[in-house]
Amino acid sequence: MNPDGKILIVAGPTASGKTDLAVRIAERVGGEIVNADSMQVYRRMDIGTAKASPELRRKVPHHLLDVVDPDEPFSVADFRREARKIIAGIHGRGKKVIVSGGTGLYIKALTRGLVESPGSNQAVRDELKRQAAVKGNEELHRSLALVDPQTARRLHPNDQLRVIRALEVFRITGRPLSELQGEHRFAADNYICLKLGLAPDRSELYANIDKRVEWMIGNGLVEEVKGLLSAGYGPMLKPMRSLGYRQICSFLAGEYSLDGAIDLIKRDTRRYAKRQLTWFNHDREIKWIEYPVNVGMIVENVNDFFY
RNA sequence: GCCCAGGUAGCUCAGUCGGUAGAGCAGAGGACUGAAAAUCCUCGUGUCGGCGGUUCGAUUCCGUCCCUGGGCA
Repeated sequence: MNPDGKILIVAGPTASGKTDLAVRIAERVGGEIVNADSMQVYRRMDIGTAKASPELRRKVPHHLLDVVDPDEPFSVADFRREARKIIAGIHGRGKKVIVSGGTGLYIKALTRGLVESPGSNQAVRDELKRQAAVKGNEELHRSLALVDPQTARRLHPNDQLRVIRALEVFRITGRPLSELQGEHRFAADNYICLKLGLAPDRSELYANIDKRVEWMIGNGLVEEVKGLLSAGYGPMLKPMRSLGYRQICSFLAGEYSLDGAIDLIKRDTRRYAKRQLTWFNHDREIKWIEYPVNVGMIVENVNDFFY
């Protein structure tokens, strides 16, 4: 019924200490770490994504870091496929699997599956986007309501991204997204999971975020972004629109001061952490770790789980 | 010490010709199936500096005290 084996998942908002905890557990239980963070898959983006340091990576094998260039497409479907392969490999070596990351959708897709639907089609998206620009979000939303009223009801007209995705699916398959999703319902059950959640006090978490942003600036985030730009990775690329990179690009374009950019990164990262908490708080399977963190006790529980 | 200008939400400020107040930002909550660090939705936050006075009623008018900034000594 769970043919794919056991995995430990360490979830939590950014700057909650996932990476550190995952490594400490991995060292003690003989594990390897699989990244479930949507931005850490990109090469050359190390500082701003707070990737595990080379030292940590030497101590414990890490997977799904640095697998694509910033201008290559990478989606939740790619993540699921690659992660499943890697997990099978780790199991084959007789090692324990520790999935660590903050991208809720990636974790969900890994364990519960992904609806059978076509991959992204840039031409279709571009055309729909053009329509939205000409006719407006409301009109696009109305055209979705014609073919997939259920999804249209669920989506706000301003959520252009999802409206376009739903239209894209219909255009390619001729079936409404809601129908496909109705068949899927995240009903897969691929692994036996132990899900641990890390959630420091809000004020402590926010202080950690501020500290980490300062650390990134002090350790060359601006240089990292300059390097990416001069290597030809433009500010409109998906990963360049992400936290930290987006704001530094704007700073380099002269849109605001460095201090202004830093304050924005801190604020936007706090908001992101809040969204992550909203996501993870609704996952009833997560066992929340008590503070102060008692690694010894956690390792005991993890060993029991893998036994 | 004297003369100005201020003291209203966590911050910056608006406002009430006397009927206990509202913007922006910060913040909080939510949604989420191939862009998810993205994208989108919703929402407050108050001894109106203290104490008196006038008034049916004062954050608003008057007095006084305290605090902050600027000027003069």
